[in-house]
Amino acid sequence: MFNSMSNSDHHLISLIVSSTGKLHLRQIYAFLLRTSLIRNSNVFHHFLSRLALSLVPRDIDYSRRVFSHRSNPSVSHCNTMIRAFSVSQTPGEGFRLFRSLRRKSSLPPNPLSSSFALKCCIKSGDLLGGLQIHGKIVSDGFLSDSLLMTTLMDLYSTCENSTYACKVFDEIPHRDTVSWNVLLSCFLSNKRTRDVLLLFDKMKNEVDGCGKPDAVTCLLALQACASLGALDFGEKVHYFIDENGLGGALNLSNTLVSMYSRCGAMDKAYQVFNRMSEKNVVSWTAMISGLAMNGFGREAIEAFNEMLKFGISPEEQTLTGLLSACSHSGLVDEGTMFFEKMRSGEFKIQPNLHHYGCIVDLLGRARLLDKAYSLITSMEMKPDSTIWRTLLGACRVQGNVELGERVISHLIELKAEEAGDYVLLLNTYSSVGKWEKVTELRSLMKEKKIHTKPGCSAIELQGTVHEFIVDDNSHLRKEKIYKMLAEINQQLKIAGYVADITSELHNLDSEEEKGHALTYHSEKLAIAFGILATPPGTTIRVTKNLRTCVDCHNFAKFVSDVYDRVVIVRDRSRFHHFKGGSCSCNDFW
DNA sequence: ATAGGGTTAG
Repeated sequence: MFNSMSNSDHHLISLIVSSTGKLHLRQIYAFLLRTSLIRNSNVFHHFLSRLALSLVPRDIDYSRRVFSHRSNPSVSHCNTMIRAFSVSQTPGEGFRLFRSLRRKSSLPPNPLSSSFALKCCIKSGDLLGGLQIHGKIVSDGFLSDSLLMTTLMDLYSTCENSTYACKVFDEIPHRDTVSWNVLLSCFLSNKRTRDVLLLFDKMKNEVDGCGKPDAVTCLLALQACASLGALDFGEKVHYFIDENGLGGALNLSNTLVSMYSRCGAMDKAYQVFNRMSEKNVVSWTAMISGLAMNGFGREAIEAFNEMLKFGISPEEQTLTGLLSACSHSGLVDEGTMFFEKMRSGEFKIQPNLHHYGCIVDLLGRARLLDKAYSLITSMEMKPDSTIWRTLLGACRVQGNVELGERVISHLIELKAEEAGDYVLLLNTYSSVGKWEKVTELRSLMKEKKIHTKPGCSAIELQGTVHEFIVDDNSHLRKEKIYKMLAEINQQLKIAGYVADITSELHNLDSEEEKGHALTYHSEKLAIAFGILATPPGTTIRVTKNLRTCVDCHNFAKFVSDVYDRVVIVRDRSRFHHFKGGSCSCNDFW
């Protein structure tokens, strides 16, 4: 038998596959219509694939029209169209197309169309649509399709339902490295970072037939380390990468640079960075942002200039890193200059909200609060809650009650006010002694049932991350820790430290209940644990979820002097390197 | 018949 496809089909298809640009494809389409070759299903398939999936820029409207002209689309035609929607700006349409084709029975059950439809729901964050597809998967009998199940996990992960994702994972018949990786990715994006590390260990030890960690696994584990500030574990992953020959990939090296900087280990970050044979914008951005975060503003600017010398153009994130370097290090003139260069189009990138945020922060630290306020009101885009919150933080540091009140009204107007914002205002009041305002705001918060997020600090010892919350009682060695803390307080008092527990009120509920009983912020507990559990002279690294308060900041300064330890605290946005009684930052004065 | 699926850097 001859192959049913003729020679001319071959030519036509190769012409379609190699076609470039929209005009070219339109000409081909006209030709196909004129010659009735469009009726050839195979030819149509190739045409639609080219048009809907590989044309740049994509033209989803044209694809949709071409598709709807076909009276009897085959499974592959439908799948191509649904897939095209899944990577378009209107993924919801892909799901609706899938549903209507299935309802009209013009699309027989097949795992691929379900997979593409799921992708559509993932992209549009449509949990309800995804649940409908899940139902179809069950009734179609595709539950044993591992690839489809993996996509389903990703749906639940994106829709912030890690419990469902786990359930699906448990029922996958043959779990391979990718299924495990999706689970890791799920935990990473759903605030279950510690579970990522547990899973990594499990995979490394090949417990109950899980896949062996690959480059993606390491990438995810490194991100988890970065987020937790788990340096020891990060080094372990680094070692694993080298040992298994997974290194060399640009994305892995870039993630390593980022992980080391986000763990406050700039020497290690430099080491990886310098040894990279190839560097792209992402590498430079990671380095610049890392330097910024650690308070090395000058070095960040140097790195930026060097990057330009290599002929690499900055991206939005690069400039965010650069500007935040200037703000964190108080380089007002430099920051302003780079910002002006941006606005004049020198980098071909227009300022976005992040960039404005950095400048607001910069002006705030330079005590130019009014200038910061007028910059926000003059922006071409609508200010978001983060930018107002930045200004509110500056108001708190400088005790500017009047502006603080104005800022919070903006936040309320945006319906974006959070417990932390009220705490900032509260602390602004208390820092200037407006006690009646404090009482007033407190009862308002009680009325509105605003509950503050508890501060949480983590410290890593030999690969294990220990977490503490305010007044934590859960740790195995709590008695020893509290005893240690009492002793530290005594030592610090001798050195001149005065505890200031009234000006910063992170946990209002417990504060009210206990009156003036001793309350311990989580970072103090973590630092005390660090002193207790590590030999003298060891650097203490603490990671905190909120901003460090004035009192804890002061506490850490004294500890670094009295106990002769380097204390590195990573808070919400940056690092504080304490050494010999002082801190690298200029946040508090 | 055609060819088509899962995770992943700053």
